[in-house]
Amino acid sequence: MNDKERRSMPLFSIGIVMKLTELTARQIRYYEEHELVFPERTSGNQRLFSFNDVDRLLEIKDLLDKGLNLAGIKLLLDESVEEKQKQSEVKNSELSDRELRTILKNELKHAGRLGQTNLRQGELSRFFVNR
Amino acid sequence: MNDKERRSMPLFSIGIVMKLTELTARQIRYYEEHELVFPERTSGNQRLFSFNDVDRLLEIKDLLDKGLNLAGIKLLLDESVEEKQKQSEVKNSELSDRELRTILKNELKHAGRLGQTNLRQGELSRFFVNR
DNA sequence: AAAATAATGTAAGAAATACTAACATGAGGT
DNA sequence: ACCTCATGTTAGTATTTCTTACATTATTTT
Repeated sequence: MNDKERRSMPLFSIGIVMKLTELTARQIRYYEEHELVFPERTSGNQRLFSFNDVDRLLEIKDLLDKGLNLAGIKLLLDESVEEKQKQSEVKNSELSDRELRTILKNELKHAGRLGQTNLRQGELSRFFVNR
Repeated sequence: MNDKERRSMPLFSIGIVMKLTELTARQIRYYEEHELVFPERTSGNQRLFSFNDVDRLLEIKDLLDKGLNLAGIKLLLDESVEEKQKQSEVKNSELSDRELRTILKNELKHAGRLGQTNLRQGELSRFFVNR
């Protein structure tokens, strides 16, 4: 079992994720509905979240606090995943990029204050997963 | 939040612990009943296990495989906790020590083969918790 | 200003998971 | 043969989670 597998291992029920992220069940499910997180399911259809999922939720929370909307956050997170994957490979999927800028230009009119919570983005797996 | 707190943070439902340890719910509850692990509880009385708890369960499983009984395992684990705590401080609680030897002398007549499982003692938090 | 949209709250009913307590069983030791 | 230990199994209840639907509030859009 390597790092990547550890980070994506389904471990946490929604109740625990609520405490870890200080999000409500409604919020967490809504973000899944909009394809921002992809928790696994038990055989009985109960959600199981990984460290990665929890970190993503913390990122979402942070960006929401900064005034982004879910569409923008989705693009941002998808982009950063793509970047990590094809680490400066060829083209940065131009259409996505234009979309991104178009949307974020609008979103970032807001952006300012930030709420302080217990855990912040990336913190959970930084705490728990060896690198 | 430091290492110690991370390791003892209540995170896992019994269902996940079952998968992580390949123990049955009955076994896990039985070990708790006999004071070998001490999971926390939710407000609704559901068990919540920490990394430490899971590691302890993996140790218990290992020692059971080697033929020890629960009484012996309890003494062993309690001893090793004490040792870690008062790291070569003064006396090794002589009575406990005599008891330990008496009991283990008997137990260790067996001890041999070992079953291979996914995770082994200490492995879970070694995997997940920074040191 | 009225209407639409986004994000979240809330409630209902069903399904899954977990709890305790009790009795059953099989392997070893005495 | 009888005990004890560790575990299986079952029953009934409680807790948690699920989906769906409707409500609410703030912010755009028309």
